[in-house]
Amino acid sequence: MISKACKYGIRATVFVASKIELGIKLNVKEIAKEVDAPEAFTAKILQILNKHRIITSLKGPYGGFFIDQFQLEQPVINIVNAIDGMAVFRECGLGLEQCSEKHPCPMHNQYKIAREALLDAFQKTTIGQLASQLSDGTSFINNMELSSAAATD
Amino acid sequence: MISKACKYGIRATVFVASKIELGIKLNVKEIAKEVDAPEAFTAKILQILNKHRIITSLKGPYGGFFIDQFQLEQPVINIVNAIDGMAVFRECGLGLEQCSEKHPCPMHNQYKIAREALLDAFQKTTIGQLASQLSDGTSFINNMELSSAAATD
DNA sequence: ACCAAAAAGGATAATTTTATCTTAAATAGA
DNA sequence: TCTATTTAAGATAAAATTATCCTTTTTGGT
Ligand code: FES
Ligand code: FES
Repeated sequence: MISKACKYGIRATVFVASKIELGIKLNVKEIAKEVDAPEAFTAKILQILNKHRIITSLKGPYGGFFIDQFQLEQPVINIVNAIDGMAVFRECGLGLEQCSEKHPCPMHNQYKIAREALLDAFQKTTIGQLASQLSDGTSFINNMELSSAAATD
Repeated sequence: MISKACKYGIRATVFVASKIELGIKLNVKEIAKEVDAPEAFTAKILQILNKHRIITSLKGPYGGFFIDQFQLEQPVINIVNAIDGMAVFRECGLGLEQCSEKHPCPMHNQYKIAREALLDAFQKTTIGQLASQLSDGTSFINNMELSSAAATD
């Protein structure tokens, strides 16, 4: 669907975004721990996100990652685009080299609907919206702890 | 989204299904060539499909792969299930270990819609339906040849 | 019984994705 | 200016997926 790297990237971005009010910077270790992702891999992904201006980084002591107000308005698809690119949203569901109305695969009509729903999901949602949900406590960015799992789910 | 193996598998199945009227058996080479897939890899996939009774195989001279009438009625999702399993349709879009209404990730509501659209596409479509389209000439199972590409698309 | 043709099965290789480790660059503060 | 801290960058490793090759089994025809 979308790569693991991209999923880590969205989780990390949303977590960083959820701290905007606090005006603090977060370092790789804190982010990786919170979003349940491998630390070194997360560092690579944060690097990409910074290059694409999804989040902002500052080196040195008291440095770290944070997000600017204007970056909250960006749609989640910008993250997907930065890490995976836009190919998934154009690709043929049966793997033909190119998806085309003129030379459609047998699943074209059905697949297109699902693919567009996915595009929609990422396009219509902003990083800020997701961050709010996280702050609200209405959604989560990490796995349930095993302990509470039995009780909660 | 779904694996390459699975896409080859669907293409191969639909091609085999489209020949049901002819009452012939197709061998790996013919199938792989038609669906633009690597031959040895296709052989592996056809093996799996046969084991799951998606298609039927017969060894020996005059052997090959074919499909039975009852197999035409099967939904395409049976192919996905045979090769990739059903996990994609249950997985969290942001990679949490489990997708849950009680512990949803921030994209849960939006992602669920796309995921269900995909499930729908595979569930509501039968192999026979896709095969008919192919026979009709209204859809295609292989890539456009480069020559005709310029003219057609 | 034997041979040839075809799929099945097992081993291996190549590629891509995921993950880690090490060193370099930047920067705040003493 | 020196040091500690933190990201950036580059090299490497591990795992998963995709792909190939070789041997075995099955089977129809002679
Ligand atoms: S051609 Fe296959 S999805 Fe469009
Ligand atoms: S929890 Fe993420 S999609 Fe359901």
